[in-house]
Amino acid sequence: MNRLFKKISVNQERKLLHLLETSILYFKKDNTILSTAKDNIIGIILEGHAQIIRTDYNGNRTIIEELEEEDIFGSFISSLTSDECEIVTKEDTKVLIIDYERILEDNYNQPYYNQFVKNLLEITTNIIDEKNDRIEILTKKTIRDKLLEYFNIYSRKHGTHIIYLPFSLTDFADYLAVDRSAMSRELKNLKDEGFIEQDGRKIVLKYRRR
Amino acid sequence: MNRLFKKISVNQERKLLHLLETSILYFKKDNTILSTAKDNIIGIILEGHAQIIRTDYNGNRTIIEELEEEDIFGSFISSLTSDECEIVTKEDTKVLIIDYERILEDNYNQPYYNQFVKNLLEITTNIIDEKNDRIEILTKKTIRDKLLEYFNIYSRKHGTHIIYLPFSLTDFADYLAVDRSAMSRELKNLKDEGFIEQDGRKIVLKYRRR
DNA sequence: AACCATTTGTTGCATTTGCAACAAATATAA
DNA sequence: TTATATTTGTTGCAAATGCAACAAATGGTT
Repeated sequence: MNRLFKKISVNQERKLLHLLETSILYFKKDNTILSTAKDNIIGIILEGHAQIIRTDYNGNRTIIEELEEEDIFGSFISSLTSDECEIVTKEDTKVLIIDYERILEDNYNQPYYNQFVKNLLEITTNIIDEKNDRIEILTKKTIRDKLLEYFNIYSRKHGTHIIYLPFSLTDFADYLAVDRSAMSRELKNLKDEGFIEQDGRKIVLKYRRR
Repeated sequence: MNRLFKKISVNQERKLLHLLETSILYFKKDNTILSTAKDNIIGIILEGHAQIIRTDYNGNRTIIEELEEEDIFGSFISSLTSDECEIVTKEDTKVLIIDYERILEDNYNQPYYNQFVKNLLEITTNIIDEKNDRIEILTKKTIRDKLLEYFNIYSRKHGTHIIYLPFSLTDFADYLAVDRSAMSRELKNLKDEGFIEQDGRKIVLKYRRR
């Protein structure tokens, strides 16, 4: 069951969806769910797979995020940037759409509705946590410090010194906002100096975290 | 009235504070309100003035945020970083403390309580917006692009091409996570090339935003 | 298997940036 | 006011980084 509906029964969920006038939309593969998230909505992938993609003014397309089943997206997650953002399906996809304004509108004062708002609150604070982590990393000045900060945060959160990167090295460089080849170079340095071991996406920390 | 208590009457607010078992604390000048925000709390400055300060392992102290009357802080705003963070009063300060766990606990199902949760939700989504902006800026690779992205966002949000920086140039460089002198150099370049005019914290954009 | 697309490692080089240091200007406090 | 602290502008220089280009490796598809 989706985090959005935690502590809400199936029956209540049905009522809730009706109350909030949600809609369920179906998209064929390689279609755009929404472009430039102007509409203030929350979406949930019920079935299928999609990607949030940005196209900058040079025409470079970057995958911002992968959206799998159960994943939640919305204007508050990927900001309405000056660059074009769109959500594109990678297979046939079924999406639940909730109008965000509607959620905040009147006080329906149903227990399940209130629980829903609380769930949403929990999700948003988690998102803030993630954003804070990213900012923490991005504010480091050198690639080395960015890498080490990423490792530290990962290590602290997972309580382990063995890291399995959740994305390709190419995407990792994007996440750190550094040049891929320069990152590759710095990873090599860290290996040569004995701070880490690396095999593909698996990285072992050989030092003690601060 | 604080955003947290929007659409909540004074009477209801009193009940709410009691329901959530909030406490009001008083601090003398130059005291620490809380260090390394492990406790999951939300705080509101009722009177006075404080600063969120980080001390990194080199001993450098940076002001992360200024907290004035009505301002809200909490573990979801400034992440529990590996570096030490503390909140220090700059004058005698009165603070309202709410236990975050308590908010999510049981469903009290009072209208004013539900309104409170919704207010909190609005605040958190706003914070996400701001974090997204910052990330958008930090992911630019050159100082010039960071500056221009900041200008663009500011200009879009305020609907003007005249910018009044909300902090000193020193702090601005911190916000962009770049060296101050290098930023100064780049601002000069932008001036020389006729893209902007600058007088202290006032910056006028001479180009048309994308 | 054979094909194509994507990812990865590597290197040389030009550019950008951080750093250190200092003087001038500005702000703050006594 | 005077003294003290902080901010700002500027510069030279060393170090870090982005960029381009390429081959090897890997992954996915038919």
